Amino acid sequence: MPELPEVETVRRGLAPVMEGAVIARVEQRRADLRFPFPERFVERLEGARIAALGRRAKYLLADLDTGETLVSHLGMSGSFRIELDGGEETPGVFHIPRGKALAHDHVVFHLDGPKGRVRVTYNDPRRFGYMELLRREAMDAHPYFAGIGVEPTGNALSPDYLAARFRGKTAPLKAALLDQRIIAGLGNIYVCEAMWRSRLSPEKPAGRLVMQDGAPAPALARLVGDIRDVIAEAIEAGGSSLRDHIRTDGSLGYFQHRFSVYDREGEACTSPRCGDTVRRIVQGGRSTFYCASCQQD
DNA sequence: CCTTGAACCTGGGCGC
DNA sequence: TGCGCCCAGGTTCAAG
Repeated sequence: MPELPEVETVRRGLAPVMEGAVIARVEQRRADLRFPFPERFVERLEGARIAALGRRAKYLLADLDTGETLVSHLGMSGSFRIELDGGEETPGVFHIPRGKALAHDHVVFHLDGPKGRVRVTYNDPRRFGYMELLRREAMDAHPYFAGIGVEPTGNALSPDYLAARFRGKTAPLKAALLDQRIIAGLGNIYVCEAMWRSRLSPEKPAGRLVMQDGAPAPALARLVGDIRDVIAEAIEAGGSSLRDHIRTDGSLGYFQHRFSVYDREGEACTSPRCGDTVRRIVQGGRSTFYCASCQQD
């Protein structure tokens, strides 16, 4: 389910119950997700206090007072849900009374925190997600984070930055935008949406958005603005919910109602007076949705 | 370095 | 109802 806006939505949902909480008990229901769990996973977590819940790209980061950080990636189908064990109803936290175990619940964190006793359950049907425990000072050097690109929400994403990274690239723009080594956090949905907003062809070689002297073509300034906007709007909307519920309280994000092209094959392009139809092509084994009339740059 | 394609895994939807 | 196929928000690895 998750690109950056969905992961950020999860982070915001979990933070009120996780920050400041002590991990009283962990139920690890299988030996692996996409990868094996780290050695002594349960032992290293139990008794630890969660200082802060952060995010880098599509990774959730729970900083522990043990000096380690619990890193989790939701893959394609991972989700967290919160269940309160009695205690008071908390504004902003959905109360799921008697949580019964669901298929594909793989890890249950029993927390003792500011909102009372809470269970945070990780569910992941496809098991493309993974968890890791890293010492904070070693995180940047870990393969998950070394060489990862800039956040699409920050100032580091600029036309000049993209020009430097795109220069000489023959790969299609779509592939370059999905490349986590360049921008970390974009996925298939928001890449399609950003390219449509910028009126850029997904098949255009990325290097052709760079001038001879290495300066960014004007389209890159547009693209940077549109990436920022679409990500910010999606976060604001609580992310997109396609096939699954993604929010920790069981409610749905609603950005999917604002898709211009993603998953809209055959529907009318929403650009005023366009009249064309959204098409789907396959690039690098993944669907690209776009409007061939609007996206010719 | 680059690119493509397959692999990982389960489930939902659709056509027959 | 059932079966087979295609598709899915991601990443990694092998091969050309």
